[in-house]
Amino acid sequence: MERLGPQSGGGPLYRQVREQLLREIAQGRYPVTDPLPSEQKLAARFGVAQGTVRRALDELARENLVIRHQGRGTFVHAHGPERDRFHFFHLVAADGERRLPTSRVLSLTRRRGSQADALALNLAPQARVVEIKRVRDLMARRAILETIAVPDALFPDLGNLNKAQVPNTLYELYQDRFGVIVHRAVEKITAETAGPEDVTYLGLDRGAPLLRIERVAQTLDGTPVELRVSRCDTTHLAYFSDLV
Amino acid sequence: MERLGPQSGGGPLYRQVREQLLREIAQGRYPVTDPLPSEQKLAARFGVAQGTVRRALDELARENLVIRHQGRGTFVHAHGPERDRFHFFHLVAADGERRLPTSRVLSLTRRRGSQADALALNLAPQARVVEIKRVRDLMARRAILETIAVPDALFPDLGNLNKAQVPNTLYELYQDRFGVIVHRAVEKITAETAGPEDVTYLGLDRGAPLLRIERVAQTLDGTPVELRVSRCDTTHLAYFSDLV
DNA sequence: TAGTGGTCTAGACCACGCC
DNA sequence: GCGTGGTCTAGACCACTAA
Repeated sequence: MERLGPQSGGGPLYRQVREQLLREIAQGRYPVTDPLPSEQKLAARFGVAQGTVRRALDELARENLVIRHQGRGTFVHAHGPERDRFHFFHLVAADGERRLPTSRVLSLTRRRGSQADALALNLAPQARVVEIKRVRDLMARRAILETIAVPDALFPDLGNLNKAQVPNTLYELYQDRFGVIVHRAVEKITAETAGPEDVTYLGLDRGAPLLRIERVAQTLDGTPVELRVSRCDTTHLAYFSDLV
Repeated sequence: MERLGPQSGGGPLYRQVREQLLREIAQGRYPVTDPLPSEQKLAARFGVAQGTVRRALDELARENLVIRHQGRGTFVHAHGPERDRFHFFHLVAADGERRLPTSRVLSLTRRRGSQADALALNLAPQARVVEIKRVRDLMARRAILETIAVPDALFPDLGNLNKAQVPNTLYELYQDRFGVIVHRAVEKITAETAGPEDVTYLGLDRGAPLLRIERVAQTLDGTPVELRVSRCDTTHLAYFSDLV
């Protein structure tokens, strides 16, 4: 049995267990392919009752950090088309149906980060980033012009990829190829008018209104790992938000 | 002791208890001012263990339907400035700070519902609605032009109110005066260009881009009770969305 | 001081996945 | 058949609120 460290704080036991497991998950101690130790094992290790471990794991499951399968075990929650589609993609067709967009990469380059990049990604000035530009279609209509910047340091070799090698669901790539798991994203949405690029790639009229979505994605320890600016033609789309 | 009815479905006990309590809350059986029966009492009434009731109540608390206070009891979760501000108001200043807007009511009228009203509010064609128009300021700047439609049938006398009697936080009014508790809201956000009204009331240039937020608010049994269209100048604002 | 919810334990039995 | 998580019980003790 292992004591819960003083860094666990003096709160309830189930919270200390939760924090400890969180640290271990953030360290990448549990690959997404195989299960965490069972409740029994963890309970023995921490010297608490199984119900206390259960409560900690249930909280982590509610926060989408782990996923539990009866009969199989508890796993670190991985990205896949399903999760990306329903959790991180909030644009819906006018009829309310959710569909996954397709993507065409326009460019993939390595460059020095702009001031905005450095601010959002918490980088040193002039630090290198990899930039991906792409157009996304929804229901066979050009709908989104996207500019993505990620720190070069976190994603070695991403800048060397071929345009055709960039998959549609980027968070799967971050996870499977670089071990970076996006857990949370914060979006700020404003209205703008179409500029030259929007005219070219989205087929909008100059001055047409469009939705600007600025997203910063973070790992579960709060490190920002991606700045994504999406410019959307909302003639046939809407951004969807559910306030419960 | 009271049996859980067959309408409770055959699922886990804690879910049946949850559903039963949900029905009773939706019926308005528990005024927001005084507590639900204690866990002990509910356990005795349903013939289950206290832990089972606790689990049901914890779920309801997580869904913001009830709020629990150690030493006092469990209450139906009511609206107030705090909740409205942080839960249902998603516009933030450019600096990221959340501030509550002020409001000036332009008009309060009773009229026949439009087709859009009838669709969103699930009303018969031509059914009466009360319409409130107002301008909202954020940081002493005109920022939002809002048109609100609610079914006249659900809010008797609302149409007779004086403009000055309409409070800033409407959901508090709905709750305290009409017993309608807004539990959930669904928003669809698009970009548009400023029309004559926006020019007049928001001081925008004709053709300037603005954010259109269309919100349908529901009670906890899913009845839509309000259609609200907000047109926002996002020069100094952004709509904020947190994807966890 | 009595009553409420909050934490924690210990153990039973069930449902599911895999070998 | 075994090990996993899911449900349910029973009871102890603590922290907080109100009278």
